[in-house]
Amino acid sequence: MYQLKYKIWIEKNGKVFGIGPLMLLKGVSETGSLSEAARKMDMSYNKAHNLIKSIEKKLGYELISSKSGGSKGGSSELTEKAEELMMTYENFYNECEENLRKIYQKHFKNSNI
Amino acid sequence: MYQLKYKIWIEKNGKVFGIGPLMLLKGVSETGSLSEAARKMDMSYNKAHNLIKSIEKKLGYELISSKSGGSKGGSSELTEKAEELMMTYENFYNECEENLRKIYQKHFKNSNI
DNA sequence: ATTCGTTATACTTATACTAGTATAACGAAT
DNA sequence: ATTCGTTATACTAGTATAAGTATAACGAAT
Repeated sequence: MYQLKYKIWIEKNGKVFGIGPLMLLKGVSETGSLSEAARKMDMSYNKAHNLIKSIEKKLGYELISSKSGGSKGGSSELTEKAEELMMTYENFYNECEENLRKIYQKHFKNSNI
Repeated sequence: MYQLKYKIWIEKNGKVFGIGPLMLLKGVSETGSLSEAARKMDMSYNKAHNLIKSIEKKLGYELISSKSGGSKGGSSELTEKAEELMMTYENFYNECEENLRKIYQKHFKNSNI
């Protein structure tokens, strides 16, 4: 049988936010560390860092405020704007998922094409 | 402001059908020629041909029946199954588009994040 | 001053995908 | 038999993206 697949993201000066960045930011929120957030989702630190920086550039504001050094090496936390964006996108994305699944069922459920 | 972007496709032994193949098959239907259909959408013939062949392989049935030679060089036309698949996917895709647009509006309309 | 894990950045290498080139078979029309 | 535009297939080159490597700065804690 078939399998539904999709990608949904928003653009602003190019691709700017999607489910990947959302997950990464969630990890930062939970761990307080960009490095650990990246590790948790099996992403290299440099990739995570470049991702965040490129998004911040396109958005025109910062998503995380980081400090390096200190006993724990450093830390990162989300900005208020990041939290707003995450919430908006997550609600949007969840609703999209739900609807796409329904529509897919409707059209492909009993199809043996 | 943001811009919504998405890709929706179905898989079966890997990516198998999406808006691109649909457009190409529509072109074949209209022109009676895979070559002309490809040209119309600025796609090279070999790419179009490989695309159709790889999809047919994954699906396990043929999408176009082609003959080469003859005064017009050759021709291609859609199989019945191709037309069924196209119709199913197109209806599905249109409904997805409509819904995604609405959901996007709902969440991002008055957002200045 | 040394240690530590993080942040930060630059640079190189792989990989996947896209696009392009080349060549042959086909067969009705002339 | 030659022509023509198509179908058909193989092979090469390019390009964009991802992944990997390397190195430095940071600064509280010891």
